[in-house]
Amino acid sequence: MKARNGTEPTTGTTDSGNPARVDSSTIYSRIFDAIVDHKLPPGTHLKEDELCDLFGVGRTRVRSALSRLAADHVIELVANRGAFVASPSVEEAREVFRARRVIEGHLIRRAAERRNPPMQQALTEHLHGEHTAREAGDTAQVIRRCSRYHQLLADQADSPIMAGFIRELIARSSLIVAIYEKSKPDKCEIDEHRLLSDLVLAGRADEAAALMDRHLQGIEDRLDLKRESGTINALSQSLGFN
Amino acid sequence: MKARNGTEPTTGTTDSGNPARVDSSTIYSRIFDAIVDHKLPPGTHLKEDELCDLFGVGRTRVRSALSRLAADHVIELVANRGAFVASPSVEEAREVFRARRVIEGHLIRRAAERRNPPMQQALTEHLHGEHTAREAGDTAQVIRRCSRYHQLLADQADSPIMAGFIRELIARSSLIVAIYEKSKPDKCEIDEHRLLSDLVLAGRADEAAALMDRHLQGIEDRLDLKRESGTINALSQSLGFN
DNA sequence: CTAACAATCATCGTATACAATATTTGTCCG
DNA sequence: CGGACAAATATTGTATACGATGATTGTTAG
Repeated sequence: MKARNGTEPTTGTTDSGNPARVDSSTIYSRIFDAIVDHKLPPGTHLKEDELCDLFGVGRTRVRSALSRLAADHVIELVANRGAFVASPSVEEAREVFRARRVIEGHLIRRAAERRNPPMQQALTEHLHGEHTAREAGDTAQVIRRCSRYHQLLADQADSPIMAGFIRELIARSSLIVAIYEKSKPDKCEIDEHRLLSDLVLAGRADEAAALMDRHLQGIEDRLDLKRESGTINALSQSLGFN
Repeated sequence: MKARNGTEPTTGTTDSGNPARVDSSTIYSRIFDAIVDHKLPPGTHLKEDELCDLFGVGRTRVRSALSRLAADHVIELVANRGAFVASPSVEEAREVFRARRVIEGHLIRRAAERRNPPMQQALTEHLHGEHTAREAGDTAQVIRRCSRYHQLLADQADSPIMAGFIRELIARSSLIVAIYEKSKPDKCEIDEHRLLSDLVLAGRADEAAALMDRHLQGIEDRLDLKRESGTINALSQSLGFN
């Protein structure tokens, strides 16, 4: 199973102090991150038994984690058939980006109004890491840094409920990009994280919100959302029918 | 247990065709509705065994439903202690209403842009039912109708993901009102559902969004959000310490 | 009477075994 | 060879039993 790549269990201590077992939150986070980082492609079957073997735990913890992942819409639970990494439709894709523009637009304004030295440090460090990963050609780390930048920014708005919504929307965006991306980000888009941070840290809320809107629109415009269904078309492309 | 009131199980068929059992979705919906309708107050302990007896099912289904309710933040699962109807803090309360103003503001605009005869019928019928319940002094039905009006409106915007966020926010609002409400809605607030519908059905998106903002602010202003913690103060009030 | 401790009980967490359902494989027939 | 059907296998769903944890009650000492 592909899930073996990059999701090896560790034997760190769990919250409950048991050194041999990972708890369901860890399982959840591992799978969530693997999905957001494009390590588990849309449609991947997540079999309970394999996850149990992989994490060295019983089914209860695995099922609890899978249930939470389903609540976040990053996997789909199909009765009697199992858990699959979600494959968002074109309609979902459009709404996810619209929802992000609405909510992230609001949150970035609040962040700009609340700028402070710890925020500056957090954003600056993150961008430095992003830049370093790009220079190093570390694709996996670039993907990680880019997707987490938006979450970091949302977390600066003192709005944990909406930051939670954004968390879900970012994960779904990641799946959407995996399915529908037809071109890589250009230089302008790559620079936009820095520009966004500059505007936020300068307290220019209106401009930050407007740039966020354009930034998200730009990501959406890179997607081929005219296709009826991503996974079916990916299959027919693989088989040479296009 | 208070949950007995109004949550008697029925023996309707489940999706799996087994006539004797209710499935976890039904359990989820029953409890969710009871919470939104103020039949299960904040802090209520939802014991697995009692729910199993009540619905005539095993623990697996009950736990699945409780897990989903926790994902919606309408209950809190406390390790080794059980499930309790959530008791939102003052900070949560403020954010919930802010989030509703952001998201419902967006959705009502879309609804106004999309008005059509089925929408008109749905909104009109709902308001009629709300009016009828008020005339009849049917408090429970009034509460039901009022909280479901916002969901109905959100569902007109062809935005299922955000309608899902609103669903959660409405449920949390209901809990917040149960804890923090210091005065009943006045006549102006009561009329606002009709005014909102009129504006939506007239396609006046900007005015509808502005009224929705004021409407939600009005609900928030009726709450006593200066209290540190609703449940502790409710207890000290009950014991005559205030 | 109050506080501390122990015992008991209630409730949740989880492992194991079995049931139910879907998928895959094998066999047979036209 | 392809299609239909049956059997075997894989995987999820659930019941039951036991373990773990927290809450409540009872007892004792100061």
